[in-house]
Amino acid sequence: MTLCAVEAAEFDLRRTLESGQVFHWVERGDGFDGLIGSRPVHVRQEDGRLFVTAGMEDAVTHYFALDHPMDEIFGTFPHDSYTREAVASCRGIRIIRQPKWECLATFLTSAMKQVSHIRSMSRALRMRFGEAVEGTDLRAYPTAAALATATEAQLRGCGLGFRAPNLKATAEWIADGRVDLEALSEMETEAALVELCRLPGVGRKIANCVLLFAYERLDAVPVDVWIGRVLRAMRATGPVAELESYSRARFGPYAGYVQQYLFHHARVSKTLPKA
DNA sequence: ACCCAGGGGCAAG
DNA sequence: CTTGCCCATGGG
Repeated sequence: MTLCAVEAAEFDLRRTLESGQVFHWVERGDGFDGLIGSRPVHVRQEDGRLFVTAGMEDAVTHYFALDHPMDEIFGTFPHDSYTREAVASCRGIRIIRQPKWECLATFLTSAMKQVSHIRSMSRALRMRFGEAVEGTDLRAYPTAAALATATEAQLRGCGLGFRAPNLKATAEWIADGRVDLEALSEMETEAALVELCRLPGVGRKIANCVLLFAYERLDAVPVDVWIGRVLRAMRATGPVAELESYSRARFGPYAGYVQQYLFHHARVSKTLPKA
């Protein structure tokens, strides 16, 4: 397979793929195999460049958000020592641009699951309900229509546990148009969040993941157990909604980026801010 | 064996 | 407003 070079300064492929925002890429050979939507790609990083499947250069550039202005973004980060440690140790992580339904459904299954578990559920769902992609052993993420017609028992068979009825119900809402994921793109962030939270099994945390990872709302802050601990160590208090507004007020227009670096740093280093 | 995980929803205080 | 509890599963 011929590969083509793509410039990718200030980007770390492995860290980005392992930072808890996308769960289906597999390490293979000297790079990673994955799907962008239903299009197969192989990506390898070498120095400041990516080598990608010929014809996928533009799709890769968009998916991995290689156009994000990282100097400007880092320039808005707060200057406390913990955030500086996070930037130093997580450098190169991007907030990528994921397909909307795939992102929503994946994070719906993420409730109270570790990253490795989310990966295995994603794989099982793709294998059982996803379309085969020619020229690869990978399968596309199942459509909402496909998951709406699955039985709860089949979904439990993919390891979903109590998340099974939520995924089925939300798939039905999307498949029959009760919520239109494309229409959310035109809405204000807060209105889109309220709309997403109507879906069964979707609360503020999952809705913010979808807004951040699929709708380019780079100020959206998903508060999970890790970020909750980090923010409380920074003396934030109150319920999830209050931790979000604390973050946006303190971290600014790229609060979602700050959050992603703090999240990954806390997980990898197993440390919290001092005070 | 025991603990916890990129939560949500609902009841009770 | 807050806290407590349940939901199900797998990896450390």
